[in-house]
Amino acid sequence: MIRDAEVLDEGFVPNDLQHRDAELTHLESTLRPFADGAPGQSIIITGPTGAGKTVTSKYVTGQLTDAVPNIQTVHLNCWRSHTQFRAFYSILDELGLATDIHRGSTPHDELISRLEAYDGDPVVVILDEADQLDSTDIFYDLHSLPKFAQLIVANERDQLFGRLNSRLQSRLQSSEHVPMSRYTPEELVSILEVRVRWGFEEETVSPDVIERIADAAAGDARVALGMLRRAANYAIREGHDEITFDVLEAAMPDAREQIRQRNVDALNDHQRTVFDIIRAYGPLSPQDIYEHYEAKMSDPNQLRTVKSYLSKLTEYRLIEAEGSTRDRTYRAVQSQ
DNA sequence: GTTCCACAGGAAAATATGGAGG
DNA sequence: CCTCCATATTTTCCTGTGGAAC
Repeated sequence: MIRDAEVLDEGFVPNDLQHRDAELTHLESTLRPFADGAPGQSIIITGPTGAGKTVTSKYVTGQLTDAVPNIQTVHLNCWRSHTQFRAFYSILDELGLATDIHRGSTPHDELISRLEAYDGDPVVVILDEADQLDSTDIFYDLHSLPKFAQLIVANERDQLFGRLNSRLQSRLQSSEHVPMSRYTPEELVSILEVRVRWGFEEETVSPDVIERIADAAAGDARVALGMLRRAANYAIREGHDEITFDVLEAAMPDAREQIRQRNVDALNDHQRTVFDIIRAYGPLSPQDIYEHYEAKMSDPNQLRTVKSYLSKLTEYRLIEAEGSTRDRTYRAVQSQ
């Protein structure tokens, strides 16, 4: 059933990265001068888990290396190398400068001065899961070294900045910030489709299974791919030769309801009111929805805003639209 | 057909929000 | 406390579309 398990692996970087065009362009244009010899800068990439931060970082450095061969990339998983020593050591190690360094017998300063003395090709350092670092000094050191550019990958910018001392804050304040948001279910569907096409034999994963996984993953590509992997393993173990709805159901019970609840919890008062109205009064036109909403709220927003809510609710599959233009109505997606 | 109208959704301006620094 | 700044949300203005009424 599985043709190429690699494409389902965490850390797999596809040839064609989907849905991150704007972020890629931003990163490329920021790193381009560095590749051409300008001093390195710091770039901060933030976003929730599974939003594609790591894969985008790897992709952009891959592209850069293709275009400018004499540039190096070091990918550092800060969760694994969370102490300052290990982080510096890993970087030196990747650069082949750590052969005679031994833990315990080599002082910190020696590591730093080696980095300072480094005069080879420019290096892009990806500090993945940077919020895991015990010490933020590494940001400071890399920021001040012209031969190094750093991609600081973290969950939240504010949380990251909260840990920095003020001097470092003001230095990094001006660096480029690339925020990423979670994928929409549609985006996840197309990501999964490509992986399925490469990873599985034909006709082993049906479209509605993909849709269901995308739905349940709540914008987290890592979770989505994990579910697909889990369902595949389950199918193999149980002797099925394709992943059907039932197989998926058995491999991940009640995932959908949890995610649904999480989505509902994330709504603000206005959005929830709109959702409640649709749930209570069944299929309604936008105009009718707005009239209910206007009557119910003491500080109603404009129709255009409510229409944005409708898009958002649809995006997260809490409601569905039927009809294209004048005949369009919305109704709640029943939660089975 | 043709016209009309409610719709979707983009772009940009306006406004609210939240944190940093004075 | 206020001001500045970045970001997020909302409003305003708008274009294009297709079903409905004529």
